[in-house]
Amino acid sequence: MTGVWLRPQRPSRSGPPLHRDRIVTAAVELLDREGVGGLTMRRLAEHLDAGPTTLYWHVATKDDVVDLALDHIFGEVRLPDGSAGDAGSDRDWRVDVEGLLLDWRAAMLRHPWSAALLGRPMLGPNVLTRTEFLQAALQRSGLVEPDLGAATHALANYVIGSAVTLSSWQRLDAPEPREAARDHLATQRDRYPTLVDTGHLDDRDWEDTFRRGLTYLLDGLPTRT
Amino acid sequence: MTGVWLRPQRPSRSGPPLHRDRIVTAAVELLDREGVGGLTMRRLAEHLDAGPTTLYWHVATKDDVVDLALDHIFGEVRLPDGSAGDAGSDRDWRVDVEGLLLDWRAAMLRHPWSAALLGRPMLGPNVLTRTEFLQAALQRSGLVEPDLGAATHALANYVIGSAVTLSSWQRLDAPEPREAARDHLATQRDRYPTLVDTGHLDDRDWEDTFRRGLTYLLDGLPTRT
DNA sequence: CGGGTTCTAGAACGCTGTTCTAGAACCCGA
DNA sequence: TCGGGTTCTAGAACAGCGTTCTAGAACCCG
Repeated sequence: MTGVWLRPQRPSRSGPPLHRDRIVTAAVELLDREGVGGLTMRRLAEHLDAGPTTLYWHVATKDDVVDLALDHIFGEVRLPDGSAGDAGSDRDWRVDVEGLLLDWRAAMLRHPWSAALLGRPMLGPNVLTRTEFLQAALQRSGLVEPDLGAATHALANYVIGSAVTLSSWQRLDAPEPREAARDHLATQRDRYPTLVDTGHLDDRDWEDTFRRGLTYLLDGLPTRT
Repeated sequence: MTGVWLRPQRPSRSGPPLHRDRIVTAAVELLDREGVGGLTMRRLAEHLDAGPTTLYWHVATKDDVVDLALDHIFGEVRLPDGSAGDAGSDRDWRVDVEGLLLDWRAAMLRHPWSAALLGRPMLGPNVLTRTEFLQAALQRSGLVEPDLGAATHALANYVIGSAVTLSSWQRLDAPEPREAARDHLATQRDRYPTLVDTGHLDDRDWEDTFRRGLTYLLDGLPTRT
């Protein structure tokens, strides 16, 4: 019930023409091309030259497909090289953390639908591997519980929140509605003086904004270095 | 196109039995009681003793209802008292920020569906008012652009990410699947040593965790105080 | 070659958001 | 008091959705 991850993969014989990997790849393609609304069991099947019902042999429900697709794209997040395992390593933890999180954010923005589908527990292997890496790096910084766990969650949540906010804003795909929103805000300068004066809805360097926030967070961690 | 906020409210004559406010209230009730899947135009109409199609006179699309419902619950977020407007005030900006964000998080957790529906631009008046308050408080701390905007976004995104993560995890409403997930993780101690050892999926004091993260972030801000 | 598992697929169910169309209810000026 | 135009309600219908049921192909192995 908790997701695909706890259920066993269907045992296959040799090379069934339709297996999970193909399904996931096709699902991601569909999502990338047409957005959340474009992912339909029927269209996904069609895209795989199969009948719609066939999918249900390999997958229990549409949510499974979504879970798999989500975890799939997190596989794109590069783990800064060097084995994450050796906790005694003297690699710069901060460089590792920043690299991981910047890449995490980039992956989500490359697949903007991911932000909209995030409201489900992420327990896939790719996500867990990245989280493990993150927490291991933070441990190297000297953090201990309960700050270690809190820092892990804080950083992960910061990335997730940033991606959700930004890609929902960008999903207004045409610049036109963005401008409309901006104009509308500018109208109400008496109500939102600070927001209007600092151009809260204006385009800005989002990557720089993200980096700054990340810096604040890392600077504030009670590390031992 | 960008949402309800830019379109004018339907001009009404005196007291039409079905107006936006009633619709929004009913929608929130429905969402609270039955979750995201429980909100249906038909059920919403039924709940209002109206025909399903009647709704479409007051609202252009279901997304409108969602946008309105979302902004509605953010109206529950208390603005720490004292007018936010006077930038010269010597109120403790940090107390204000912490109060606002804790309440923001609480409102989202009170309505867990909000996290799942967040993947849309939030431009409603309640959200904007809270954001304005947040940024005004940060301005009092001495922050200036570009750090001011970056801090605003960082804090808002942190809250959003935290709420999304936590309520998606809690949405596995029975403890049973949570335990299953934990057990499954414990199995793979070789793969995720740090996560397993720190009990990454175990229950923890989430409010405390959130507060810590908030502290790190605030501590790291390049304020002038 | 035969039998059981693995895999595919068509038809159908109940549900969804939304539109079309028609008509009721109401306000206001004559 | 009436008439007409606006405001509001609603039934029927459309295309599409996720999913299940059922039947039958395709394949592996003894």
